Amino acid sequence: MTGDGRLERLNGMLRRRGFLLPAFEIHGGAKGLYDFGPVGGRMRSRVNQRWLDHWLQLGNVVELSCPTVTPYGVLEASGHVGEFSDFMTECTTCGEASRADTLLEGHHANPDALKRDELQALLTAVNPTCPSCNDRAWTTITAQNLMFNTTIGAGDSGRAGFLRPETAQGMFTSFNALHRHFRERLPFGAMQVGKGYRNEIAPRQGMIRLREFNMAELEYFIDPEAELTDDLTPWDGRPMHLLSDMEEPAVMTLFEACKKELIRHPTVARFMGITHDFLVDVGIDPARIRFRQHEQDEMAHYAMDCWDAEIQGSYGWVECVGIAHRGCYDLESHEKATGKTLRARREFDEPRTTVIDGWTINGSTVGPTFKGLAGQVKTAVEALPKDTSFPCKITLGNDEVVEIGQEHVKPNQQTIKETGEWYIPHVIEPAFGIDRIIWHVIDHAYHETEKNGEHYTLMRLASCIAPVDYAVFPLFEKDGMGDLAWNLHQQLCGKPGIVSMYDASGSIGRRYARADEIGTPQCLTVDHQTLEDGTVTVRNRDTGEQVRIHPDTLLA
RNA sequence: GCGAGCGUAGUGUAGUGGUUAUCACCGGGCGUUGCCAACGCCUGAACCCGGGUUCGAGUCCCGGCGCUCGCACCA
Repeated sequence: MTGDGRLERLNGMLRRRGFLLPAFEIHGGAKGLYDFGPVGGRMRSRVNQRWLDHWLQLGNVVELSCPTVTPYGVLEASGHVGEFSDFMTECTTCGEASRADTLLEGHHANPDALKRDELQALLTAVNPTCPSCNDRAWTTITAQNLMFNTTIGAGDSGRAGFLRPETAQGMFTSFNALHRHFRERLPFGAMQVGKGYRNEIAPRQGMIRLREFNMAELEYFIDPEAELTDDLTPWDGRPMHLLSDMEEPAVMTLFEACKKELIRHPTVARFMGITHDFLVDVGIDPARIRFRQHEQDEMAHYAMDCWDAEIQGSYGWVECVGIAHRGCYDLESHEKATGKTLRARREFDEPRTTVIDGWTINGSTVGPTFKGLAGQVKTAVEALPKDTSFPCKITLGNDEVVEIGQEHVKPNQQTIKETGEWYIPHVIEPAFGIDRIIWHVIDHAYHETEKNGEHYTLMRLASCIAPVDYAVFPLFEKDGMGDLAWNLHQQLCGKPGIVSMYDASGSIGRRYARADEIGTPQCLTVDHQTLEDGTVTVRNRDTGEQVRIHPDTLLA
């Protein structure tokens, strides 16, 4: 943290110049909600686009856009309803609210995992003392959900739902469409930039903890048994700062980290490299990036391994990207909840033949004899060795013992040929907090210097994400310079992807200063010479150097 | 959610119950100026919201909202 007021001055500038502003401020504001203003809005969309372009380079990923309004069942299946709720109870004597599971620690191995009814029953049975006033008078527990509740549809026909806490689930539920799109060939990925919502109990620290935030996620589906071909050589020359859960902080290449099994999957390592490239590309200082591995107990409910990219800024080290190996958790969960198949097929090198030579049931006798148990009898009989002699007693799956006679069984001999198998793909997920990244881009780009003995601030933003590409100034708005400058400005704005800003107010120095403050890489000034030969001066933000060019070279 | 502190123009601020709320930067207009926050004149803009105490509240009290910090929480 900087104690010299830099953060305050930076925040003031961001508000003044229209990067970031508290949302709905004239109504008193709303915690954890921010506007990207007239300058920040453009920057946000450029970072989003840059992110998409960056991952599209993989060549086997597509972009999706799924709804933010999500039915209850989807997030119940994904585990969010369970994991994202805290059950609260209030002491009727002193009014102190407590988490029910916290009160019951020591009375159950893992109270956090209990369902609402179970937790209520345990609370009633134990009736713990209030940590605040030592009384024992608790209200009925209520679910305090970190997801925003909503109702899809009106009145009694309305269906419970939530605003999504991550973009991922829509991509999992679309798996079959993706699988078809990619001609049923893995690996492939789906990605999405969009809003996510978490009803944080206490949003803090500006852009770091938001209730509505911009996220960008890629779900990359892989065959867990396929040979791994991830190439880590592009990062051989760039050792990364790694904090693993095993060892002391280390600086080593991704290749080395994989070899030492600090990083447990090479695709995770490759995505760490790609993530690093992205962060540097949009202007994060590489010296202030590190990767930290999650401890086993802090891992999300779905993850097998997880590395956060952390960026150092005014709030210390902040996790801005999570790269998680989610295993088959998500697809399997949605399969279980829906009964639908979310699988890919893996062909065997050689067809596999299985020879079955044993017993099966004679349906016409087992059915009438065992009635409802017939299914379990079938399973048990088919597990019997071929040399079994009947009658014999067998134990069913429910521990019941039944006697099977010769009349209940018949020989089962068949050869089954399988050319492949269906499996649940595994998922590697890089998940980016775009707001946090934008915050750190700004934080790292913001420079306070002195110019002619006065304070001077400028943003050294990467030109690929700068909110304004060119600022166009007439030296004076007279002798036709104003018209020429305005024309140039309009022509520049006509170029796809280019934003120009026209500014004719104040002295030329003041206009340069304004452009520098929002990180405009180049300023074009129309002056008297422009009237003669059409050239303009181009002034570089970081060096202040000026060269004369003909604007056609920019408009080509 | 608990506790403490805070909330005045776009930004940063002054203001300890009493005229028309201070100052600077800032924004806009005009003039001047031949390229780095120049100058002159003019001008714009605020007491977070609601209630109370008081003859009178930016100032004191209560509640709400927001901000900061600590605790708690946190993929």
